[in-house]
Amino acid sequence: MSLDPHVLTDWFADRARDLPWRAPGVSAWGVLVSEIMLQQTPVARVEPSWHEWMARWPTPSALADATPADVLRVWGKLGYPRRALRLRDAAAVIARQHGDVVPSDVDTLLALPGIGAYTARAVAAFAYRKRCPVVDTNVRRVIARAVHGAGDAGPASTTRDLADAEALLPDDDEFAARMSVAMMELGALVCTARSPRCADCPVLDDCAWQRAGKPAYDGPAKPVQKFAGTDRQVRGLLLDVLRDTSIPVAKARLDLVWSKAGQRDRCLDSLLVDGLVEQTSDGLFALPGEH
DNA sequence: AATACGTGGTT
DNA sequence: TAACCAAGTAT
Repeated sequence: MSLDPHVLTDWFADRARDLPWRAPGVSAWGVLVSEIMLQQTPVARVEPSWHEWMARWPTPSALADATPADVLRVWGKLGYPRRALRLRDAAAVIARQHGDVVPSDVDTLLALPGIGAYTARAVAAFAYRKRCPVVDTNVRRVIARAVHGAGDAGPASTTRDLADAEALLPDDDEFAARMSVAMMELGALVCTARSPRCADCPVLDDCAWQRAGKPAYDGPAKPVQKFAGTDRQVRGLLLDVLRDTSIPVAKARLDLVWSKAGQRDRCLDSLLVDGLVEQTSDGLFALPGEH
């Protein structure tokens, strides 16, 4: 038998972090904002931004009315700024087509920009207390170890991963929703990637990985994420200049951030294509929507 | 199915 | 210090 929902949810009740988007009374919009911000960005960096964001844009329609420039400035250095634009686009759809209410239906959520398999189900489960499998990197790792006895999760496969998680959920909606957060929290706090704290694990006795003698991960090597010298770094440097000024800047100013002209120009072009940068009528550059 | 997409903390 | 890691999504 593996992963008793009661054991997990009891552990969660006892040990879970006190995160602001989990507080009682937080709106589905608040949950959605947190989920988007948490995509590839650590909790510690999200917390302050989430508070600022919710104070400024407490509803989808409020965000939809903001300029992309303001949205990108408040997003700041959370990373992957296209998320901020997509969240604003999603907010516009929610405001206009869903009566300013974040949808609770997974397929409706999936149709919104920036919302994929994980986020749609996270909103359904955490905001609307539904029984639906929520699979993020933490859950994948917990299941790989506790259920499959592997050292770590292999490459993601949405269909298989969802089925694995679904099989573990209890029937009751609220109970299943609590089990879903509990698995995520276990992966975040105990069953961590580098040095799992197995001594503190509530399901140690049910863990297939433990039983198998904690074999090392033997799947395909995970691709290494380079950053230094990549277009991602250059785009970040470019955007950093524009976030910092309310006045459009000349290209000569942007040219200062990176010495390789070809790469610099390619990155600026891609930012324009992505709608993260706008060129004014007089040929200057700025964040979109305020000139 | 691979790859691009930011940023910063930890080991 | 370089590599790894962090509540993924879109193409």
